Amino acid sequence: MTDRWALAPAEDGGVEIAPLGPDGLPAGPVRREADLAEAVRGRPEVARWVWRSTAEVYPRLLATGVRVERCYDIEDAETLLLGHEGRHGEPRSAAAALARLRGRPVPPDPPQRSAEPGSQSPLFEPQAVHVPLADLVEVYADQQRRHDATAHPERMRLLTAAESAGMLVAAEMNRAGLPWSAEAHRRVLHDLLGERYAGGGEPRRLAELADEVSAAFGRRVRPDLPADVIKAFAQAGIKVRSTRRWEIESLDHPAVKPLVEYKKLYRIWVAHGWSWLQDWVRDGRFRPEFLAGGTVTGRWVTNGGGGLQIPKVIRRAVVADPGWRLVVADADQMEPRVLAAISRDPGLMEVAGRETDLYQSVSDRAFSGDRDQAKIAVLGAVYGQTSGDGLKNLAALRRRFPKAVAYVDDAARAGEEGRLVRTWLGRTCPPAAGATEDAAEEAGIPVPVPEDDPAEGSGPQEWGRGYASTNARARGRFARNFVVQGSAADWTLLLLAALRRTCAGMAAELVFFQHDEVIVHCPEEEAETVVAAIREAAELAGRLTFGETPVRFPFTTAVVECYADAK
DNA sequence: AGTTTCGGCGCC
DNA sequence: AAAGGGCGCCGAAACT
Repeated sequence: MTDRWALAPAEDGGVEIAPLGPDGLPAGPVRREADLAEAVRGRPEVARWVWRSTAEVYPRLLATGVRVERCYDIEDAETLLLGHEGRHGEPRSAAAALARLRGRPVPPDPPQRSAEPGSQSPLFEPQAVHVPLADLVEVYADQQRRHDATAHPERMRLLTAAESAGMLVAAEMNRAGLPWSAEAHRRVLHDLLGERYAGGGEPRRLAELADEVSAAFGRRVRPDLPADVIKAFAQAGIKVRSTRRWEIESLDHPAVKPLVEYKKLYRIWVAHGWSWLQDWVRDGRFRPEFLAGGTVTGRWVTNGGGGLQIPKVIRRAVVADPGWRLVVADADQMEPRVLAAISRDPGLMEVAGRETDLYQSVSDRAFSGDRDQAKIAVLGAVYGQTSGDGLKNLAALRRRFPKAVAYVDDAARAGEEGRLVRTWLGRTCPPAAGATEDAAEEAGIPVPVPEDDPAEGSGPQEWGRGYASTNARARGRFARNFVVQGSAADWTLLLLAALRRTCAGMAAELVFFQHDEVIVHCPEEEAETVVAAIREAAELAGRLTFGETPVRFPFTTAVVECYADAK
């Protein structure tokens, strides 16, 4: 942290740079240099580069083989700080932040550009407003002061630093791409779907299933049209509201089996079929455009190609280069472990202090060894289930782990009432639009909650007052989940940052990240080092994020040549 | 004709 | 009878 420099690409292709002092303001004159990459390459002693946007700068550095250890993304920090300040809707660009600082009219943010298949310049933002370096550092210095004004300044600094690190990881993963065997992919498609027919219509297997569905109904039915299917069932004397699988599956009708099979395969065909392969795989790599912090909870998203929704069967196509391996690592029961860490519930921390199956331990304590019940109860608590077995079991969970359940209940209540809710590090959940109006309306127009159920009598009132609108309760569920899912995202950022540092000295590359799962592509001889690095990174991230707690964050790891073999 | 929303389902 | 949070993507349907 001792040696920070600010950097701003100039509009003519050059770059402005300046060393920064402890206050975040320039410690020397702003210099102009002709070449962005050379300016960075020539200063390996710089510990952190401060810039407007990682997505603007870092792909250009990577393109010339230059990596940096750390950065600080001003616009990302602006987003997080505005959120913490309860100002979610305000423009987050550096230009807007500067305008606020100077008391000038605040420009709206430029529109987001969406990805195109095969794009070679991911996340390039040509429409961004240029801010000269001298102005940019003013915004930065102001942000440093705003960190101090947050509820937990140290955590907030960790959050902005961690998310900036995540943006470096994302840019590097975008460049590396996920190793993808088009041949293996085509093999899977052919096995599942059969031959393709000329003209781009349905492949053989789908056509056959469509015929079976039609035969079962006694007339031509297109199984990909919900309205047609609903009508066909109605004519057969069966009323269905939708054609969702869970609703169709239990029906007693000969069309059900081929219909369900059709929907499964149709999904593969349209979302990950031959045209997807054509659009998204180039030179043996699939490049989903990873976007760190793309959601309000801090989870990442990908832009293009459905990178975080690769169906299990299609993972057969993710194949390491010859002589290389994929280290596939999956965090075990991440969300309940995170809940233990943020709630500091003694019982849950003790359970989460073991590396063994957490749901089994919970069930031994509270559910007479019934693991499935325990899992449903825990997930119900985290997701805000309002009925069914999950709610019934919530009572048992609350008796054994009162602080943990109270933590998410409190978050839910805060969400209902339109108050701010934060992750452990300080990412803040935006109050939903209309929250204030709803709160006022609820005060005047009571809406009874559904009938009593067993969970209500056994602990504190889950929904606070006995009145809440549907909207308010939805906000409650959102907020309840936010504190867990978001704090988990906090932790994974620290994990990725630590793992990235280890990989920096090796040939190994991070190539995929999906919420609680990471894939490293590395030479076979590095694989065991990577496995150890993941375990160490997980524990380090746990300590850095949540402080000293007994909670452990074990991973299931597999060293494989093919992703599909990891589970 | 082009854009937005819906229904459904993939992943966590 | 409905029923748990977060996403993205596709084609069809609904709209301007």
